[in-house]
Order: sequence, then C-alpha cells, then structure tokens
Amino acid sequence: MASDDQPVPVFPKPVTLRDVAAQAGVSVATASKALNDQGRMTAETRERIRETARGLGFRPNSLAQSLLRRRSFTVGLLTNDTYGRFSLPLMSGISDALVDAGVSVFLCHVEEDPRLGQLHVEAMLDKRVDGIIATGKRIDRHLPVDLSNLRVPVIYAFTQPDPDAVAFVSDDGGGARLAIEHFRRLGRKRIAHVTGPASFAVVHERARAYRAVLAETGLPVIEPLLGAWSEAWGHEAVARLFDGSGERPDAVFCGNDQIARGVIDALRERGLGVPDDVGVIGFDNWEIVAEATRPPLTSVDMNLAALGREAGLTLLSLVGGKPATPGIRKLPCRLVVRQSCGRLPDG
Amino acid sequence: MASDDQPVPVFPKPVTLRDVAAQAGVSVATASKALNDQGRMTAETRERIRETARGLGFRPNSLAQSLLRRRSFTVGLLTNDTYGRFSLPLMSGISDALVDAGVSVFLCHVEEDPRLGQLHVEAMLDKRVDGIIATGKRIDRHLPVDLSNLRVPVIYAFTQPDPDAVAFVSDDGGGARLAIEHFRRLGRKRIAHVTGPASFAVVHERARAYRAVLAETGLPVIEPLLGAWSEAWGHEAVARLFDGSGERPDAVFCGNDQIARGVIDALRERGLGVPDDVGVIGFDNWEIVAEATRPPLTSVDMNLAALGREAGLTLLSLVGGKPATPGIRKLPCRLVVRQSCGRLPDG
DNA sequence: CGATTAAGGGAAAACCTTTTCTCAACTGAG
DNA sequence: CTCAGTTGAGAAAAGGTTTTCCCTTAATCG
Repeated sequence: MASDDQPVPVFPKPVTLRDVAAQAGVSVATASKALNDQGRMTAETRERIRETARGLGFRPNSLAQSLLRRRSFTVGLLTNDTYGRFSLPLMSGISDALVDAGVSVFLCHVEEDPRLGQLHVEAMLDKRVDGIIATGKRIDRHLPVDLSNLRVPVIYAFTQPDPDAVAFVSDDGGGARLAIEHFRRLGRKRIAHVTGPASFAVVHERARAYRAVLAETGLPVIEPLLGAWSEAWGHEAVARLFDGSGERPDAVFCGNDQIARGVIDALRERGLGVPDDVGVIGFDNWEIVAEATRPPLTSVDMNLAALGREAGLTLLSLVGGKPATPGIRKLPCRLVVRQSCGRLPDG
Repeated sequence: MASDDQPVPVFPKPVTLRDVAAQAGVSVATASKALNDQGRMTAETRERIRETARGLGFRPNSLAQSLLRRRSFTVGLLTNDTYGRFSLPLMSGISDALVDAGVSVFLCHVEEDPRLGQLHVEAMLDKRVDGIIATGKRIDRHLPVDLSNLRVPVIYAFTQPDPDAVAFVSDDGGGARLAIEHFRRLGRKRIAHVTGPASFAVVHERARAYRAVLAETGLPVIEPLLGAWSEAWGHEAVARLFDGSGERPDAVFCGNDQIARGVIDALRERGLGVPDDVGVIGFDNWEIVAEATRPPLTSVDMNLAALGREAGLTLLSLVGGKPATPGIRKLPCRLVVRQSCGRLPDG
C-alpha cells in the first residue's frame, strides 16, 4: 500500500480522428475530409464534424501525416557555434520564414567530433527532416560533417559550402566598405584596420575592401593589423598604432566588437577620447557588447536574421521541388550607428 | 528545351524494410526481427539479413517507429532566452543526458508573444514529443506559455515552475556563499555586494546569503546595492561605494559578470588595482566575458550543463512512467577562480 | 513408425491519417 | 417510368515498422 499513495500522473490518451468520427457518427474518411475542406458533403455534416473535433480537442497526429506525405515539416539546423552568437539570430530568421509554412526548426549542435556529428545528421535523416541548413562559427570554416550526397536538400548559411551547394553569406567586403565610407564622410583622414587572424578568408576580404575604398578616395592606407578576435589583441594593436613616431590614426575599423572594445579601452588609457580624438567602428553588432561599450559602439551588422530568412525560404522552395542554382549568394550588411564613430561637426 | 537543361537534383528513394526483406528473400516480419534481435531464426539467416541491410544502407524510418511506439524519442526545449546564454549550455547538458537513450532535443524559441508561444507548444505536441523542458532567462521568471495540464511530462529548468511541477534551479544562495567565503579566506575585510534589480528573487536570495556569511564571520555588512544587470550599473555602483568618506571596500561581489566588468573598469579609472587593492568576483561565469576581462574574472558558475543533464535524466524517467516528486531541486554552484579576486599572500 | 515438441519463418493487425475509388440514393429530363 | 448525371458518404489502400499469433517443417522420443 505504501507504494500506492504516490499519485502517478496519468496522461490522457490523445484523441484520434477515429474518436471524432465515432462521436460524430461518420466514417474516418468523412471526418478527415470535413476537417481538411476536401471531398463533398453537406455543409451541415461538415460543420457538425468540425464542432465535434473542437469539442474533443482533436489535433491530428503529425507523425501519421508525415508518414503519409513523406515529409516531416521539420528542418534541421546544424551548427557548431557553442555560444549561439551567430546561430541563434540565424535560427530566429529561419523560424520566421518557415512558421507560415507550418515547418519547425530542429537545432542540432555538433561538437568538433566528426563521428558524433555524423550521428546527429543520421538521426535527423531518420526523422525525415525535409532539409538541412548548415551553419558555423565563421563564414569560411567547414562544419566537421560531410553533407554532400544527402537524401535531402542542404543549404549553407554563414559557413563554407560544399561545391555545387547553395549558400548564403554576408557580404563582408561590402560591410567593410560601409564602415570606411562612413568614416570618410565624417571627415576622418587616417583610418586604421585592426582585425582577426590571417587564416580567415573574411579577414582578407575586408582588408581588400578597406584598401580599395581608401585608394578610391585618396586617403592613406595603413597596413592592416592582423591578430586575434579578442579584446586583448585590440588593446595590443593600439599600442602598435599609437606608439610609433609617425602620424596617428583618427579612426579604427575593427574586425569584431570585442577587438573594438579592447581598442576603446586602450585609447582611454592613453587619454585619447572616443569618438572625439579617434573614431571606432566594430563588426558583428553583437548587441550585448556593442551597447555596453562606452561610448556605445557603432558596428557593422551582418543581418543574420535576414540571412536566415532567405536560407529558409530557399530551402522551402528546394523542398517543393523547384531547383535552385548552386553558388554563393552574398547578402548586404548594414551599419548600425551608435556613438563611437563620431558625427558630422555640423550634424 | 531551355527549361530542360537545369538539372533538377533528384533525391534517391529511401530504402525500406520491405526492400531489405525482398532482397534477402524473407518477409518484412523476419527482417524486422533480425535487425532488432527479436524472434527466433538461425544465426545464419539473421546475419544474412543484416548484411543485406548494411549493403542497402537501410535506416529505419523513425516516423513509422514513433507512430507505432507512440513515442517520438524527441523532447522539446522551450526557451525565451534570445541570446542563448543560459539555454545553450543547458541544452548541451540535456543532449548529453539523452543521446544515450537515442533521444534528440528540439530547441524552440518562444518570443514574448503568448499566442505564438502556445502555437509552438501545440506544434511540439502534435509532433508527439515525449516531454518538454522549459527554461527562461532567469530563475524567477515565468515563460509566457501555459504548460500545466499538458499531455506530456514537463520539467522546468532555470525558470519559475508551475506549482506541483518538477524543477531544477541553481543554488544561488550557495553560490553567493562560495564567493563571500572565498574572499574571507583571502583575508578581505570589507566586502561589498553590487547586484541586479529588486524585482528578481535571486537578488534577494544572494543578498541574504551575503549577509549571513558576513554575520557568521563578524565582518561588517555593507548594504547591498541593487540596480541593473549592466556594466553601466557596475560603473555607477563603484562611484557610490568609493566616493563617500567612509572606509572603502576591499572586495566586491557582483550579481553578474557584466556588472563585474563595469566595476573593474571603474576601479581602474580611479587608479585602484584589481586584485591588489580591490578583489572582484562575478556571477554566471559567462566565459566569453569573464576571460576577456582584465584581469580575468573569478566568477560563480551555475553549472548549467549539469543542471541540464539532471533535467534530462529526470524527464526521461518521467517518460518511462516513474513518478517524480514535485518540487524545486537546487543544484550547487561552483567558483571558477581566475585572477580578479587575488590570492593568498603566502600562496 | 507415429506422435509430440521445438524451431524457423510468415501473415496480419496495429499505429493514425489521407486519398482514391466505389456505391447507393436521389434529382431532373425525356 | 427510365436513364443519365449528380450528390453524399463509406471502404480500402497507402505510408513503414513492430509484434502477436499461427503454420509448416524438422527433430526427438517412445
């Protein structure tokens, strides 16, 4: 008896179409058609069945539907971005694009272990996901998983695609251009660039844009400083830029917001004011950092949610059988202006 | 013709158990039993069927299995934590606990809109998730969704549970105790506490622990400063603590890592060294912040992955039919010692 | 050698929904 | 009154797997 007084929560049996049909006094076929606006029957019958379904709280079993339609109305989002800094905004955009089609998103975090990753992919395929979106920590890094020759369409977003795949990435060169041109419009003359390690493709792409804009406008190019994606590197880079005897920068374009943060801290320690003496622009627009910086950081936003939306819509049309031409599509960045870059004297 | 040269990628038909059976020359029933180690047959037959399945690359259709077993081997993780700062570590712990049971996790982000949230929950139920784990931004905040009386078991992790539910939260009081006692062991005499807004239950819980430890050890209590969860507030709080004429703190225990960061910056601006003049300990151990702080921040870690693991295991046993006594279970925090708190003089 | 038992394997139902096909009844026209 | 055509609704198959029950054959025992 002692083991009996623990109330075992009993979960009610889900109500099936059969139950609805029985209660309404029709066959399951008719019930199904009534609820899906299919087939022919009197408006009265249709309404009666619907009313019964509502009353019973009937919800169709997606599993059964999926089995029949050979689609699960689910897509998998594969990522190895531990902190979700890039994958969560992306996911939010994807969900956004898919929710109207009744499709949900399955976030699947794959560690660096390729075996475990492959396992997760298999699990998704077994669950008959309609498609997979792959994303990573950085645009030019591969996921530790092989996604070629899968049974479902694959889209790459913000990560290095396989050849012949469809991919969406941000236009980092354009983003850099945005930042530098903004500095130029504000009248900055000596614009430096502090960025991440040479092993990242985007580092070179942005540096190219940096040089190009400066060349176009006749401003001097300061050799970009390549280092790490960290605050500490931003700090150190300021020492390199400002310790020399040469003319000093009046603006720094940084490869990410953490570097920018380190730059700003270092400038303050040197008694240089931001934005009055030196303007600073970051990259990523990681709000939680950009807004906490003093002064709040102007930063290039990669529009990850929009990227996710595009990826989602494209995947959807791929699932629908419409072919998509493979290749990399670049989506524009936008500049989020806060206070670290300064403003026009007359503004 | 022009529309014909676009190669439409054709995805191979998945191979079914029927295919395996046909190729092996047995019935589907036998094939199924062979692959699942059920039924009786010669070892030779079993092996032959397995070999055929391997050769064909057969993978059972989870949808069909789930339909039959009335379980999807999927659990939903519901969150409204936009940046994933808390939900991702949690999810990683949950996945960890469930992967051995072959269960995957469905991350579902519900915005503040309750209607959309309810919609997502319905979608998960329709997909026949085995259970749901709810989590939020902060321990004492409700999700904008009603999860009572669902058809599946629900576990709350790091969010305010419904009454009679099973919940796991971190022991914030214990975490505070850890920090203060560490300061005391290091010989700090005047320990201040700068924390978040009064509207959070954990703020009071930690403040209680703060007072308790100080009272136990005979150290003076400085009235905790309640403000916001931001760097700016940490900055401002330093002004309040150090501008007065009274004796100054030699240690500050902060409500989160961002506050700690603001505190450290403000101290540096005042010419006070961390940890030599003032020790600082944060809360959350958000590595990306804690490690970037100069000096690297000692912080209380809430062990979210462990929390997730516990939640996952408990949900699993609930799904298995074993009852769990409702109530809130607190899991211990741990102190991650870096350099901002100082060390023993003789250490 | 006949009868019993065990072993090996198959048929069919079940899970739940959708869809096509079929069928009965009824309408209106000739 | 008969026939074509329409309307309303049900039967059945399909989707892929698991499991129970049954049947056949071979082996064992008396």
